[in-house]
Amino acid sequence: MKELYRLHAEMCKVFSNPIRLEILHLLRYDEMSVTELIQKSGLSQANISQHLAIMKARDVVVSRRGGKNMYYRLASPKIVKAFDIIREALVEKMKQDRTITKLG
Amino acid sequence: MKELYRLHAEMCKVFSNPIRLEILHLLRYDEMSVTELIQKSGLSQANISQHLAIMKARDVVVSRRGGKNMYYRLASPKIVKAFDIIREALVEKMKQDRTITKLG
DNA sequence: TTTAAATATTAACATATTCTAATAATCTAA
DNA sequence: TTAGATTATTAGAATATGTTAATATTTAAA
Repeated sequence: MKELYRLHAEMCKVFSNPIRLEILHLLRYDEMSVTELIQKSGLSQANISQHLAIMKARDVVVSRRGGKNMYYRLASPKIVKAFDIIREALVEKMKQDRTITKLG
Repeated sequence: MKELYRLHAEMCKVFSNPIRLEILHLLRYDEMSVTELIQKSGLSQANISQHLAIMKARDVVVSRRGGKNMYYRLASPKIVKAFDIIREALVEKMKQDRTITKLG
């Protein structure tokens, strides 16, 4: 079904931005407030907030209020798994690239 | 390192298009010629060729010539793994959505 | 050494993404 | 109930992406 590919692609789009990947990595082990995310990433408030909204709309993260702050966390452990596997493929590819460079 | 997130995102961009996902799925078990890919997907030659070029540039697929045809295949088994895990996360999410719909 | 099949490339347009700056909304505590 | 802190939203410009149509390239076989 082509519809499934569309949804799959939509999901992958979430992971196709470096800022969103950085946020996901920061949320890897535990939830974090928006303020903390801003501090740890050094990015603008609006920017972080927009990316969180995108990820929330795609159900990649969920949020809860805690006092003045909003806390975000990953919606599923599968997210971490996917993150890691693609990172592995990337590292594998970089190793190959280096080997080719040495040979060439 | 922010650079790694950029590369990681670049890699994910490859998976963020339904046509490319369809192609990757067709190549899942074995290599395939461009002609076959065109036939099985029903998409235009130029379109398929462009998407293959994108995936080749990112080292997600590799190609070889065989007679008149170019045969494409996945560069690494990790690709299939990543594909599957994200698909699983998607299915998981859809199940949740249905449960929520039933409840609400 | 032409011809036809197979594939790649290019240009041009439409659409989608992303960022910044400004403003709005929401909550807590005084 | 108002002030300040926290987060969300919007608009607009810049950039990236995807599609179609046309053309170019490459190869095998006649």
